[in-house]
Amino acid sequence: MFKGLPKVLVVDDEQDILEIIRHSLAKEGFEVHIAANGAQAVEQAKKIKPEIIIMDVMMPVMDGMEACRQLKGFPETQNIPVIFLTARSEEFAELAGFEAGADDYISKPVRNRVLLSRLKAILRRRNTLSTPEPEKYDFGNLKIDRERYVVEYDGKTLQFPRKEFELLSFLASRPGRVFSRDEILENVWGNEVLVVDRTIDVHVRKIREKLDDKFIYTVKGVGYKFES
Amino acid sequence: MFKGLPKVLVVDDEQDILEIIRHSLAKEGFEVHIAANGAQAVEQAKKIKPEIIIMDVMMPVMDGMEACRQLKGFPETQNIPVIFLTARSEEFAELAGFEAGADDYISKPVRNRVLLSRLKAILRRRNTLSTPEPEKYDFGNLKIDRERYVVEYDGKTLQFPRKEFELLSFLASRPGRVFSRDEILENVWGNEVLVVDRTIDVHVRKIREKLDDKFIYTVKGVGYKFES
DNA sequence: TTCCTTTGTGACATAATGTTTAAAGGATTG
DNA sequence: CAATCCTTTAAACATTATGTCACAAAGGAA
Repeated sequence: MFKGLPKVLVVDDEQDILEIIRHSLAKEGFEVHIAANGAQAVEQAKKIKPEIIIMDVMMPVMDGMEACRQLKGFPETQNIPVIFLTARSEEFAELAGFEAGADDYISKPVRNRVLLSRLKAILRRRNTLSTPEPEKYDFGNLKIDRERYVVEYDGKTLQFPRKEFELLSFLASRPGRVFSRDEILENVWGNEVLVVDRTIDVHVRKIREKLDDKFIYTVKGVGYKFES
Repeated sequence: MFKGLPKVLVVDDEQDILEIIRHSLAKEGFEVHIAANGAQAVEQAKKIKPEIIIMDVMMPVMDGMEACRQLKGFPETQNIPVIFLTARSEEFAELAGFEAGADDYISKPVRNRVLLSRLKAILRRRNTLSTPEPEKYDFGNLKIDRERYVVEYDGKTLQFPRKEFELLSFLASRPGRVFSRDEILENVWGNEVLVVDRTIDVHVRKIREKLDDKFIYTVKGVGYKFES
């Protein structure tokens, strides 16, 4: 877990882009630092130890590739994930950015949503390594094992498809509590929801089928809840 | 929590787009207001105090940028989130927009799902900040659990239909206090609903049936009250 | 008491909501 | 790259909740 706001270092020689990214990340609760070229980036990175670096590939003085290589060479910066910004997506493969140690890349023009979600994904990945969440729910004849991604019901071990598993385990994370379809969409499908809420009903049906209509109950006009 | 439907102000000079958005938002349960240019938007916003504003950037008379700047200047409107619609995800528009105080932007053509999910995300963010409601009322042999949406009476757990549950829990939120039918309609049904007030009587009767005529009492000529 | 207003009741229509099935399109896997 | 399994949508179907009515009952005021 971070102390205070997570720090991000944004590196680009174009002032406009720098500003856009800075602004939107700041609003999302990051502490944003900036650099205009690779050399500055390396220098900054050593000093402020950001949790993550977002860097343009094409820059004067020292390009992103070279900066990334250098960062991976210093012990104090080598574990900081780097996201590359490239003009087009094809470019990246040719330039072999992964060999330079990049963790991800995003092609321009940058959409804030995309950037943010990648960013959060990477940070989350790091966090979960050191933040073990409750990995197993036990309701007697029903056990939900988040680590192994399986459901045990009446002694039998069932392999649920991903969405069904996540839906069930979300509802089960707070037994009794009624969740509206909107809440479910936001938590199981994610922020950028592009799914009709009827979809939930279908998944619920499938889960019920497997669990003999137990555990998931409808509260008409409100939503669904889990109860054992 | 809102009384009635959340209000949205949609601003666009193109009649078609206005209509499309209005229609789909109305269907999702928003009270939709419209304006055709920035000047109207500012005027409307002050008057109706919408929970959120969706505004085209390019408009005659006063463009979205300028309107947004003005809105952020007035104390009564400065906290209303603004979502911009841009013709393309032009970086310039995006940058300038954020500086003008926009909270988000969406590039045309607008997909209803995207619009809706952003909208809800923003509203939810605001709501959860200011909604620390009590989730459980306890009156001895009667407990009302708003989180689970159930009523426990004499040890038995009862599933109330939504309106009945909300009516009971509204009355129970201030035991002893008499509420007129108008007050009840406003709080349980919402401002804009047109329902005959005798409807309340019918619901009261159903609740009494389930609770053995206890808890809800008539104050003739005035209204109803809850007492344990 | 008698009249008049307000509230309670049961039945009913229909609006709202949830369930189920089928099928198309995507993603994944061998 | 074919086969399979997921995910999502749409549409038909089923169910329940909600609102309205007509009339009965209760309560007050003259």
